[in-house]
Order: sequence, then C-alpha cells, then structure tokens
Amino acid sequence: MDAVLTELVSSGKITDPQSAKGRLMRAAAHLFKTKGYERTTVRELGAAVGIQSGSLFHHFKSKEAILLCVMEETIIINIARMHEALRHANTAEEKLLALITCELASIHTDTGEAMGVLVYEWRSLGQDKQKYILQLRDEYESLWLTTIKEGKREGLIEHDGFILRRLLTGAIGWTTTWYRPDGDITLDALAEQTLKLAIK
Amino acid sequence: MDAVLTELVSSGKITDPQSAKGRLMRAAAHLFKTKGYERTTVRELGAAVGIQSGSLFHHFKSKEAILLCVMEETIIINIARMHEALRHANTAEEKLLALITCELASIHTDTGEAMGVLVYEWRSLGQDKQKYILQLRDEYESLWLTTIKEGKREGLIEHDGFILRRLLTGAIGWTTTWYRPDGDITLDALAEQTLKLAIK
DNA sequence: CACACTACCAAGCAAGCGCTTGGTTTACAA
DNA sequence: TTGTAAACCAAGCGCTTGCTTGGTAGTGTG
Repeated sequence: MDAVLTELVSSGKITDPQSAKGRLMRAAAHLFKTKGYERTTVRELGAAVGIQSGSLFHHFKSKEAILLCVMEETIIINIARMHEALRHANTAEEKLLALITCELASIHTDTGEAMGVLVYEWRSLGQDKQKYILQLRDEYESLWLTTIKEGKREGLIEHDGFILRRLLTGAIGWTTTWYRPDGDITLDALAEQTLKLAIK
Repeated sequence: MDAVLTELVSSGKITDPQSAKGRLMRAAAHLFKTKGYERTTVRELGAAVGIQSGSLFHHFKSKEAILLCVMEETIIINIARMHEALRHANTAEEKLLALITCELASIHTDTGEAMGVLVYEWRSLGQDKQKYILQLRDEYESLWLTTIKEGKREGLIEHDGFILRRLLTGAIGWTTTWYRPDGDITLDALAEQTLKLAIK
C-alpha cells in the first residue's frame, strides 16, 4: 500500500481495503466491471464475500450505495495520487507525462476495475448522485487543464486545450479494453506513446 | 437517405428504416443508448412504437435479438460508408482524414445512437453473439490498419500502427460524451484536430 | 453477570421482469 | 367471397430482483 493510500485511510477519507467493507467494495468493483452493475445481483455480491445477500444491507443501505461508494473513493484516491505525482514534476512536459502515467496507472493497477465502473456505469446512479460524482470529476479535470495551459504557454502544445484533454481522455480510457500490463509494452512506454499524440 | 444506405436496403442487407421493424430498431437504439440495455424494459420498447410489449416478439424472438440486430446493421452500414469514402481519397493523409471523418460521422449522425449501443452494451450479448459482432468489427478495423500502414510507409506516421489505432479509437469514441454537432466546432474541424494527433 | 453492539443468517415479500398464449383485426390474393 | 398470413392485443405465468424482517452468535464493557 503506497503512502498516499495509507494517509487517506488513516485520515478516514476512504475505507480500509482490509476491512470487511473494503473487501466487499473490491468484490463489487470486480463484478460491476466484468458483468456490469445491472447484471450483478446482490446474491452474487454476497456470495463473493461469503455472506448472505441480505447481510449486505447491514453495510450499505442499497445496492446503488455500493456503486456510489466505489466510484467516490476511486476518484478521491486518484486525485490524491495525481497531486503527489505533480509535486515531483518540473517542466510542463514532465507534468503532462506524469498526468498521463497517473491516469494509465489508475486504470491498470489497483483501482483499475473501479475506474472502469466509474466510466461505464455512471448511468446507473440516480441524478443527484451523478451530479455529485461529476463534481468530484471536475476537481480532477482542473489538474489536467491547468497543466495543458502551461504546455501551450511553452509552445509545447498546439491543440485547443479542452479538445486535447477530451481526445486524450478517450485515448487513455479506451486502453482498458485492450492494454494488458503483462503484454509486451510497459505502462511507461505506453505513456510515452500517448504523450507523443499531444506534443509536437 | 444517402446512396450507400439505399443500396444496402434494396439489396436486403439491412432493414428499411421506414418499415415497422426499422422504426422499432431506431426506438430501441435510442432507449438503449440513453438508458442502457438492461434498464430498458420490453414494455418501454413497445410503448415507444405504440404497441404492446408482447407484440415485440412477433418481430424479434427476444429482447437480445433486438440488440444484436441494431449492432449488426450499424456495423454493416458504416463499413459500406467507409469503403465509399476511401474511394474518393488518394494520398494516405486524405485516406486517414476520410476514416476519421467517417468514424466521427457514424457517432454523430444517423447511426450515432446505435454506435453508442455498440460500444457500451456488447456485454449484454451472449458469448456466441459477441463473437459474431467482433468478427464484423475486425472487417471494419482492417480498413484502418491498412491505411495506417500506408501512412507509415510515406513517413507520415511515427507511432506503432496497432497502438495508434487503439488510441484513436478511444479518442474518437469518447467524443460521444462531449461533442455536440450544434456547438461551436464543426465535425470537419474536429476531424482535422484529431488527424493532428496522429501525424507530425 | 447483564447489557449493548456488531455482524450475520434464514426466510420470504412485493414488484418488476422477459416472454407466452389464445384470440382478434387487417390486408390482400385467389 | 373466401382463405391465409401478418400484425397486433389482453392477460398473465413463472421467475428473479432488491430489499425487509425477526432472530441469533460472538465480543467487548460497566
């Protein structure tokens, strides 16, 4: 467990992955990612952690609350990790590479399945919950946009900032469907290739 | 209705959009896109075209068959349109722009909602049906890969072909979430911006 | 020891689901 | 005019769903 994660757990901002609730959330992320939220039943969810379906509702007040919690904590973790990565980068190019690497890592390491859920299952949330998640996402996005603006000032980037970010979001997010960390290209190499899309 | 579509309809390869079945499929694409396949009920589907839920099963043998049909015909239409667009392009750069424009159009014009369904709802198909759709997709993808290969021969492209295509797939596909044709950037301008990702 | 609290189980309810059935209406050809 | 097939309706069956309920074992605290 990295330092960022430990800090978030001990400050109570996210659930301890070791706890019963944490294990349930990981199982939920796995099922929601592989089967989809709607096709996952509370009975499967219970079986995945070895309890009865009804017992889930001791930890969460509804199935939707599990989904929301998975999404919420995942964004929180990755915002924190991006802040940390930006601290170690100096030039705009370094920062941009750091963000790309971070986002790729969020998809392909521990929070990977939860990130997939975040992207593909947001429609299963009620409208007010969608708004809340969108709000967290805005915080995340502002980190990107300020870095891209910096890159434009340095002449590193020619594209319109908003459009570039959105194209990159798609390019990076889609890797979830094809990239395998145990294949013959490393995450860092993929990050380099992705950076090459953005800069001249 | 464009020439490509007319030809496909009259040769019996796709359903006439004017027919009862065609209207049902368009309504299904709309509902599947906006609500998701699983959250769309056969009762809603029936109501959308003004018939009882049970009457749907006169046209399709199951709800899944509707989904499959929407996906299948959408790919067929867009493969045909890409072939047509490539006929009018000469250089590799022109061809690449043609493909990008075509794919953007497929997402943001008449087949847009069905394309969204194709990307987001494939997990709702049974395994054998998934394989069939994947097979059609391979045909579509080979058009891209040969064009990119041509671009590399001409020194237009530096990226690895497979990786570039996948990054572009994501970048283009993601536009479904943010691009609005009635906004302040045209589809052609967006295509140009996207092309600029790929070439130096 | 009594009490409270957490974590769970076994059973099942109400609602909604995809789909089936038997029968009716409409269109058109013989 | 009659026969046939397509298009549809009204009703509801059988099943699964998310969730509730009433109760119990285990654990820590005064």
